[in-house]
Amino acid sequence: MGRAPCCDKASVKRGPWSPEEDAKLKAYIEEQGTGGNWIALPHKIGLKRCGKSCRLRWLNYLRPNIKHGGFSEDEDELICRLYASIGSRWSIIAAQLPGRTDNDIKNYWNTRLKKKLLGKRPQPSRRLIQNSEINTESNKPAASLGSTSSQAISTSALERMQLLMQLQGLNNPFSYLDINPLAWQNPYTLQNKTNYPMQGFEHEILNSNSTTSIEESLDSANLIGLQSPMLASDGVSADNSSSSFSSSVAGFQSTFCELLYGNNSCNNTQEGNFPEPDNLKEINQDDSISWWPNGLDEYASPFTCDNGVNYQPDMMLLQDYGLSGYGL
DNA sequence: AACCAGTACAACCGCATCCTA
DNA sequence: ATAGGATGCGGTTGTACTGGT
Repeated sequence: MGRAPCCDKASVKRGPWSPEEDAKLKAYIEEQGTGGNWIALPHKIGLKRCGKSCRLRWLNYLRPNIKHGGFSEDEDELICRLYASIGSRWSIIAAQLPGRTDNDIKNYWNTRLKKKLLGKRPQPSRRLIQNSEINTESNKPAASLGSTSSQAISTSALERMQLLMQLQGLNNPFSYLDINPLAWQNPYTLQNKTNYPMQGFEHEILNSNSTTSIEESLDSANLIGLQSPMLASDGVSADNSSSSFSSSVAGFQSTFCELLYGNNSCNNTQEGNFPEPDNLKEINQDDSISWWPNGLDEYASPFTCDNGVNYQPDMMLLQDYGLSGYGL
């Protein structure tokens, strides 16, 4: 039992608006206003359109001062930062960009800006198995990956993480692994709280040419609470033996977990270990991550990084964390 | 010229929330 | 307090357009 439709779909016109329809709607609203009732409006004008369709047409195309296309670099950056901060809250993002509509920004993001900023994604064959494919008994569509799991990693969250790293000046957060794979240490084998998935990340930040710190970047993205415990007040080092350091790491870990999973369930696990999301257990094992520049196999044995540090293969493999191939 | 694949964008759909009687 | 209608929102779809072969 769904709710009753807002209009009779058999009797309303659908599809692209004609210039005549546009003119009717525009003239009426400019003269009379919407009257506070979109449902009744098409009947008053004599349009065979659904009220929702009229509202959308007015808001997105007919109302004054609407800008289309031609997004500036400043707008790109603002959209990027806002998306990193709040995700796909298009109406809020649109409110910060005068003349732009949520629909316009959403389309722009999905078709162009995302590719421009985050790069091209791999083919669907490399993606994680969707819920609808895992649970073939219930034919329920998967509204989003892991929609039935409280530990779902959302596409938005990972894109936001990636954007944050982009904002920090790293062209590709995953190429960062070429430099320091400890950045993504296996969360399931963490033995103490001074190890956490972002370990090493800040080392890279500190050694990058970026003029802004990760703190500034996170702050600008309004990720309150995602404060790096690796940075002391001098911005260079931290006393990782102190209890305050441990608690700040735990807090950081929790917030990071929340960003990834949409909740802070990591708090409920022992020693700050990260739980494995149910939806990430099903991965097409035959489809290795060959799209990765060098693959990850080379990280399965101990190796020495450019900075001279020896790393053990305790690092998490990306597919464990659902990051392989952006696996979402 | 015809076909095809990829892209961009307008519009639709369904759900969540708000509002009001 | 609550039920039902209106509205807002984000995800998705349909289609026109474009460029390559």
